[in-house]
This record gives sequence, C-alpha cells and structure tokens, in this order.
Amino acid sequence: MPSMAQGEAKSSVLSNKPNPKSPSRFSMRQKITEHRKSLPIASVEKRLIEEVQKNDILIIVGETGSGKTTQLPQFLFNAGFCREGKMVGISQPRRIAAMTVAKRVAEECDVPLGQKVGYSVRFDDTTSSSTRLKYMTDGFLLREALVDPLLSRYSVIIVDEAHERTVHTDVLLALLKKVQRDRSKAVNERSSETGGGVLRGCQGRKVSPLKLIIMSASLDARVFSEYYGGAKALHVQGRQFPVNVLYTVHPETDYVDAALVTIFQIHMEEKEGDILVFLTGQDEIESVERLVQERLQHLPEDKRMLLPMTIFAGLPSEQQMRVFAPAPIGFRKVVLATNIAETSITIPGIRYVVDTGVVKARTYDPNKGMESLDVVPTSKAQALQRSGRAGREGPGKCFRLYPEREFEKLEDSTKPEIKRCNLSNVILQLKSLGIDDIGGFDFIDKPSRGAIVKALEELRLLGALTDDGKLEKPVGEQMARLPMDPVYSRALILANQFNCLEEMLITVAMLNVESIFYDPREKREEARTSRNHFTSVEGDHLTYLSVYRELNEFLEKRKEENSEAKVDKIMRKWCKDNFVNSRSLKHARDTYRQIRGYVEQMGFNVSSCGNDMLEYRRCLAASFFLKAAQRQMDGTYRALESGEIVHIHPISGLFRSKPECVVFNELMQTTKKYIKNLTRIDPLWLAELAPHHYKTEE
DNA sequence: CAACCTCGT
Repeated sequence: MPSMAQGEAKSSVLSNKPNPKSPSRFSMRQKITEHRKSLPIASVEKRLIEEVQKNDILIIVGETGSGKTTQLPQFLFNAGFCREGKMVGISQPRRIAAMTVAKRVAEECDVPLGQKVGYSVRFDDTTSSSTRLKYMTDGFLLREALVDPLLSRYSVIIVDEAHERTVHTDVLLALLKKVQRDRSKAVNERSSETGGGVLRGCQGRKVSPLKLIIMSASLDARVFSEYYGGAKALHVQGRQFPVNVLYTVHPETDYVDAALVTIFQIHMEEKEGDILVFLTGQDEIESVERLVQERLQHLPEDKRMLLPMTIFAGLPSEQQMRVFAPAPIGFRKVVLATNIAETSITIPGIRYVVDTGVVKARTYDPNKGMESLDVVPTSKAQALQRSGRAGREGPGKCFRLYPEREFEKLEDSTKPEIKRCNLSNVILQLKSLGIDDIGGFDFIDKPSRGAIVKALEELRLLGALTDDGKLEKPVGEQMARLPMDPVYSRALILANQFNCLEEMLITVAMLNVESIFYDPREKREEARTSRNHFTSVEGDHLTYLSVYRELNEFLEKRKEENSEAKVDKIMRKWCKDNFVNSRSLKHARDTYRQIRGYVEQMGFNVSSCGNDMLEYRRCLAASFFLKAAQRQMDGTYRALESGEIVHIHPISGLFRSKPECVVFNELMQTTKKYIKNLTRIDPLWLAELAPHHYKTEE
C-alpha cells in the first residue's frame, strides 16, 4: 500500500534513490532543506537536545504535522547520540508507518535506505551494521528485548504514538523503565569498582545509560509523566488547518440515516472537497453505499456528481487503492470507511468528516475465553482524531452526529488494549525475561487480577509453566521464542511427537491470518464451487491445509519461473482463479517460513504424516483440548470449558454437517456466540490425550 | 439456519 502515508510522513514525489546525475538534484535537496526548516519542531532543535541531555526520560507531546517523528531522530544523530556505533531506535504501532517514515528520513539524509537509516518489521528488515536511526514496530522492539534484555545497542529509544496504547507499547513502556534502571545500575557498579574491569552487557557490549523519549498526541501527557516519576513533558506545536466542529441539536435514533442526510446536505450546500464518513463495519458501509446510489437517482441530473467509495481492512488491496485516486473533474468523492481511515491511512482531498460517534470494538472475557465485537461510542481522543482528518489540506468541517453534551460524556481515551486482551502471550514473554511477579509488575495500567490468573492457568495447562508459576524448561522457553499464540506454539511442540510437524506448521501459519477466502458472503457460483473444492467436512484445519498444499503443488509445477517477483505474480493469479485472498496467503507463507526456521533451530525434525489425517486430527485434539465443544439435542453446541452455548460460524465448512464433538480455536460473540476454525474429533480422544484435564467418566 | 473493527511478533 505505497501511497498510504501516515503521520508526518507525507508521501513524497522524490525518488527513493538519490541520483547524483539528475539535473534537478540541487533543487530537490533545496526543497527538502526548506521543508525541514519550515516544520514547527525545527525552531526548537537546540532546546530539545538540551532537554534530552539533562533528562533521562522525556515526554514529548506533538500534534499532527509537528515533524517529531522524522526530525527528532536526525537531531539526536547530529548531537552525537550515535557515536561508538550506538543507535537511536524509534518504535511505531504500525508497519506501514515504520516503513514510510524510514524511507522519508533516508531521503532527507540523502542516503540509501538501509545504511544510516533503516527499518525493521516482521518479514522485512532493511537495517545493516551501519544503521544508526532504526525505525521499527513496537512488537519488533519487544522481540529484540527478549534476545538482548539490556537493549545494549541503543543509546536512545523513542516510543512514538504512545497514546495509542497497543499491548506491545504498554509492555515496552514497563520494560524500558526496567532496562533503564538495570543499565544505570550496571554503569554505577562499574564506576564504583576500584581497579575496574569494564562491566559488559549482553553480547559483551559496553553498558551506558539509556535515554528514553515517549512521544504522544495531546490529552494524556500527564499519565506518562506521572508513570515515569514526574518526567519532564515538552509540547511541540503542530501544523493543522482549523476544523469547524458541528453537533446535532438532539440525539439521533438512527445514525446510518443521519449520516445519509448529512452526506447529501454537504453535497448540496457546501463548497468543493471530498467527504469522509466513519461507519462501523463492512455490512453497514456496503448498505450506505447502496443507499447513496439510490438517493442520487432522485436528485436533479446536474447534482448527481457524487461518487461513493468504500474502504475497510478486508477489501482487496487493488480496491483499497481506488480511494486514493482523485475524483473525476466535477465529482465529489464520499469515502465510506471503518476506523482504518482514522490512523492507518490518510486519504487526500478530504475537507468534510461525518462522524457517527460509534466504533466496533473488540473486548475479551477471560472467564469465558470469549471475544466480543460490539458497537460502542468512540472516546474523545478518537473523535478528535476523526475530525482532524478534515484539516490536513485546508480548513475543514466535521459533523458529529450527536449533541455536544454527549461529547462531554465520552471517555477521554480508548481503554488500553492490555485491559481488553488475552494475556497469555504477554505473560509468557515476561516470564521468559525472569519477571515472575506479574501482579506486582509495574504496568502503566494494570490488567485485572482475573485476567492474569486465567492466563497463568492456561499457560500451566499448556505445559509452559510449572505448578508454582515458574517457566517450565525447556518447553516454556521454546514456546516463548515462537512469535505466536502460546496455544499454537504448544501445537507445534506436540506435532513433533505426533510426526505431523509439517502439517501443523502450515496449520498455525494459516490460523495466524484471517479471511483466507476473500469474502465468505461471496455468492457467485464459481466462487462457491471453488470454495467447495477445498472444503473438508472433517475440519477447517484440513481445508486450510489443502489450500496451502494445492498452491504449493501449483508453484512446484512452474518452478522454472523462479525469480521472486514471478513467483509472487503466479501466486496472485492462482489466488484470483481460486477465489482465495492473496494477501492472507502471502502472509501465511511468510509465517510458515519464519516459524519453520525457528523450530529447526530448536533442533526439531520437520516430519510429515502424509495423508494420515487421523493422526493429524488427534494432534489437533491434543493441542486444542482447552477449546472443545459438544453438540446438544437442539443442534447448538456446549463449550466444555466455559459451559457457554455456542453456534458454528457460517464460514466454517462444518456449518451444515454439525458433528458431535469438535475442537475450535476462536469463540467470538457478534450477533450470536460463534465458534470458528474447528475440526471434528472423537470425544474419547479428549480423555485419552488430555487426561489431566478430562476424566474418563462420561 | 446466517456472517469480519483495527493492529502486530
């Protein structure tokens, strides 16, 4: 998604590789210099560097367009923070941001990407030994901390977009506090030694103090400052055009209808500029699209130049790209979007925002092991983020479809993810870092006691922890090394014993991505036929296996075309012909390769059970015993662990066949409580394969 | 019978 510029990384017309022979090179450099000088942050460079030198922890509040993400790392480099091979690390919540910002900064520094400036995200590492400014995802930095607990190659770490409070950012904030303490301690011990051998950190590197910079959009600077013992907070001005925010007089009973009315009101009464409408999901977006088309027909012919477009994460990339193209002359675009348009992508041309005030949010109930997707009011921060989207290119207007007094009642910010998710992965990682007291760990927002207890229990049942909560060796260590849900890591270790590791590698790689079949509601005959061709009535896991294997066989047959770009093209063609989501399958193949590398490093021999699907299903039962469900008299299912009454999700290949007993991977409540990704098992296997959990009695 | 907000190792 190349044109999805984010934050301060304005998409640039400049080429990525500097070309010294180009006649326009001089003016290009001049433009970059001028642009950098014009950024609000440029005028406070000296002050910022002084504050970083004085303070070990600094909070920087920077509004959109301040230039903090691209400029501060360059200031630090110029001030000498990268001497002796040290790096400045900058973490971002999203891959696309880490990648585009790094490219932009490399351009500004006039160096090829991967030298002085680089980025590291999963499956794509452009850094080298000469990299000094390293942009990465928060998850990637967290993985680095597991390997090098002192993060000894960094002199400064900048946590960007900290206000988003992803689970990775929250764990990092706590971990970095500890790293800073540990490194200072190491330095002090060294200086107090009399005859002193030099104390060294991980991998023999010299330990020096770590500078920490937390960057956030406004509102909650005080939260971070207090968390870091009253750390100094600096404010950097942004550069945004004013946005006129308008509210309704009365609450709306039907926000979809209110959105439609507002869209047409803008179209008829406001001057030119595209409209961005925030809705909750695919169904709603597609129905509003139809309604806009319908109502357009009732307008006089010269007023019909309104072009509805849709964007949401599940849309194939080619169709996503369409919203970036300018509307034809005379037309006004109306982009119907989920919250993908809130932070992840920036659509050019938007002058009007219609904010329904609601969002679909995921929560997790640790007791039921169930996720929920609910339509809930946005937070104030979210509402501000949405209205800001109208002021990127000029003064704008935002229509909030609720009264102003309702805005005042909203939560300041969205609940941090760490309070809404399954903690088993986070806890396993902390345990592998030797942090045993999870309840006493210094999180900025503590997860509930119940959520911690439940995750500890799950890890114990999976064999990752001992009965007294210590890391089980070597299984727990091995599981912590694998970048995936502990249940799947456990499945790989078991598969090694069941001689179906090859099959399980494919399975977990496929389970790690969603929507293999691009649109489950796709009703075209050929799409249904194609899907039926892959579908196994034994289980969705077997279906995924056959999709992956058939693509492999197809690629094998056309092996002579072996350049990477060609393989990619052939793969996309195969996916299109078979109505499979190529983005998902590409991701699954990358995951397979990476995880296979890890298990081979652990000394596992990747063996296959061939066509012995019985043994494979037994392994699934042994792996996923915590999530089993049994059919009831009325055709519904009872989840054995929680006792919940659940239904098979319509996208499952087992939706019609309704077997007596299944294991499943996901329990999610939307309109009903649905189980997804399931495979038929023999109920007797549970007692046989997980006797510690299931008694042999009925 | 009836169906997927958004990210990430």
